[in-house]
Amino acid sequence: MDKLWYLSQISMLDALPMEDLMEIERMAPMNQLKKGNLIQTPETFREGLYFLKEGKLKLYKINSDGKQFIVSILGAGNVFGEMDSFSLGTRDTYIETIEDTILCSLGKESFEQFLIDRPYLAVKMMKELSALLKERDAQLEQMALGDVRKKALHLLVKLGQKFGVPEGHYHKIDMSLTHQEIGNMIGSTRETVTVALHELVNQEVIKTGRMTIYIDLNKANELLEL
DNA sequence: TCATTAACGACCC
DNA sequence: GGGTCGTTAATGA
Repeated sequence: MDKLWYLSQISMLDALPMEDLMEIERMAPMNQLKKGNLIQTPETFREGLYFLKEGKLKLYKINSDGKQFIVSILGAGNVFGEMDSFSLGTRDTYIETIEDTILCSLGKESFEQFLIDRPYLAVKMMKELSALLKERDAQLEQMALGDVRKKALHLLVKLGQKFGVPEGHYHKIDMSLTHQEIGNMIGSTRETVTVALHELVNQEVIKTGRMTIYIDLNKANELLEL
C-alpha cells in the first residue's frame, strides 16, 4: 500500500499539500508491529510524534493495586506522542498494539522544525486537541455521575462512532472487545460489566457476540439523554 | 441500593 | 487448558 496514501488519511495531516506529505514520508520511517506488542512503558518513553497508519493501539495506566485503566483506544489515522513544546498526555502510559499495526515515527527535532515552518499545521493541531478535550469532558461527566450501565453505554457509543461499521440498524464495533477490557476502560469489574451489558441487550440497545458488540446508536443516544 | 469480591461452571478456540 | 462469559451469594459504602 502506498505510504503517501496512508499519510493523507491521517486527520491531522489531511489538509497538508502533497509536498509536505512527501517530506514527512522522507523523515518518518515506517514500522510494522504484531498484535500484543508493548511499544511503550513509562520507563521506555521516547519523545517524538507517532502516526498510526493501520491497526489499533490501547493506551493504559496501571495503578498501585496492579489494576489496568485504559485511557484511550487509537485507530488508523490517529496521532500520539509527546515533546517539550506540546503534549498529547502519553508520557506515563503503557501503549500496546491490539491488532497488527503499521506505525510511523517522527523524531522530536524534525517535527518541531517542520511545525515552525508551517504555522497552518499548528492551527490544525489545536483543532485536534480541542476536539480531544471536548470528548474527555463528556467522558468525565459520565464517569462521575453515571452508573455502570451508563458508563458502559457511553463508552460503546464512542467506540461505535469511531470504529463502527453499519450492519442493519446496528453498528458493529470493529474490534475484539472482552468484558474485562470494557471494565478496564470504565473503571469497573468484569462481572459488573457482564450484568450491565445484559440489561442493555434486553433493552435492545446492543447485541453481543463472542468478543464483538453491535450497537444501535440512535437508541443508545436516546437512552443517554434521559 | 448499587457495585465489588470470590467462587464455580460452561463454552470455545 | 487458558481465555471468555454467565451467575450467584456474601460483603461493603
